Amino acid sequence: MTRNEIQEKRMRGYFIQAASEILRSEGMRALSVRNIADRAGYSYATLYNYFKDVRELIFECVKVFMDEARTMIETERSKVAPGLPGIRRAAETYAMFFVQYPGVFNIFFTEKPNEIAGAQPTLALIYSFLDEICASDWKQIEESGSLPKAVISSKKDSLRFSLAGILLLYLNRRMAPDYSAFKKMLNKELDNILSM
Amino acid sequence: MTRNEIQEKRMRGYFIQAASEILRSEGMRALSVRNIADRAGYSYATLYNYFKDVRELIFECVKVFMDEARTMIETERSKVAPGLPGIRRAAETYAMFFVQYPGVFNIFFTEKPNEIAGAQPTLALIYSFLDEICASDWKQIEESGSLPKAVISSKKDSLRFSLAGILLLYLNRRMAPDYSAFKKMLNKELDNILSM
DNA sequence: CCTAAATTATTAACAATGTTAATATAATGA
DNA sequence: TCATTATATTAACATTGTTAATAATTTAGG
Repeated sequence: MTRNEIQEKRMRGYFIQAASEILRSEGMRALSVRNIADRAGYSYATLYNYFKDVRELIFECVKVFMDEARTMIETERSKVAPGLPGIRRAAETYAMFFVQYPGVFNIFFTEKPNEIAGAQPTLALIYSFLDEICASDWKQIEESGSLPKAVISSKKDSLRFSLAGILLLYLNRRMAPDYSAFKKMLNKELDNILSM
Repeated sequence: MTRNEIQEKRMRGYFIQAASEILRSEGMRALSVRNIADRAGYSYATLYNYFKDVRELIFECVKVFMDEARTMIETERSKVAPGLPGIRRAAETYAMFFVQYPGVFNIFFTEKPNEIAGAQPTLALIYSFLDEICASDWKQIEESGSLPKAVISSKKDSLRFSLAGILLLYLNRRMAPDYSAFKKMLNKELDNILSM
């Protein structure tokens, strides 16, 4: 990595840091180019020397959040036994992460992707995010032979869709319940899917 | 209804019509106050004589779309036997409606509600939308005694969450598959939930 | 060490957005 | 027909993302 590349990476980091701070605390609505640049200590136009447009910057933030979520989920997952309990704990933590950062959920699942190279792979990563973290758990269940492959695959899908759906409805207030009612619902749903 | 109320309703109708046409064909992104007013044949400021703000107008469009979806779903539902087949057909049509109008899905499920009176009830209506249409079907299943109440309630929830989730992932391109692959997935998921 | 060239940052400017205030037009009633 | 009221329109403002024109800074070469 040449000196210039180091500097460039650093500059990008400043803007990414600033943007993700805003997204975390105030959400997508409060984000603006001038906003980000202010917090990073630069003028708004400077941002365009390091990012094609604001969407590229936002997708960089997505990567940051994904790393953060992955760490959080893996930490929790490692506290319980591999296999079914691991998946269960991972799913719960996955949900809790988004409850903590509702703005991040919307960026992950509802923001329109742009045409920059590398956006589509990131989206695919979001889709299979939980599966990857739980890969070893699913593998263990498969190898135990207690469930046919097709059923396992179905359960993976169900988990994906249900989690996305319940979070969508709860975080965007299409669902009346408060947090504790939501959590009860989530647990019931996880019971349904992960009962084997 | 006084003469003025008739006129006012008519004017609101023009704007609602214009806005929903844009939403249907070009989606939320293309919607703007000037855009709507142009198509309605008025100046942009005139809109504010009939709506508090553009969000109120959008929520009026939501109601229009809900009526439309309800009609479509009920028509399809009536083509099959009551009970399980009715629910199945209704769920499929529900999904297809949003596939046809992806912008409407985002307004229904991801748009931030505003503080206008009447918004929260509309949101609750979205949440229980499919349940209401299928109320008689669910009732029949319950009365047949083939399933415990608790299981029925679980299945309702699962259906809600899974549909929301799979549509979210498909319509916002977090899922790679094309339309036919999506439909296969949807059917598999419905099989899972509605197998009794 | 000083100047020329290249790099990087900033200000100015544009078009588009939602919204409000000031003004013009139309409808109504005496 | 004229005064009043209701309704529509234009002007204006503050924000938004983005680009072009400048200003400041860093780098290279003598």
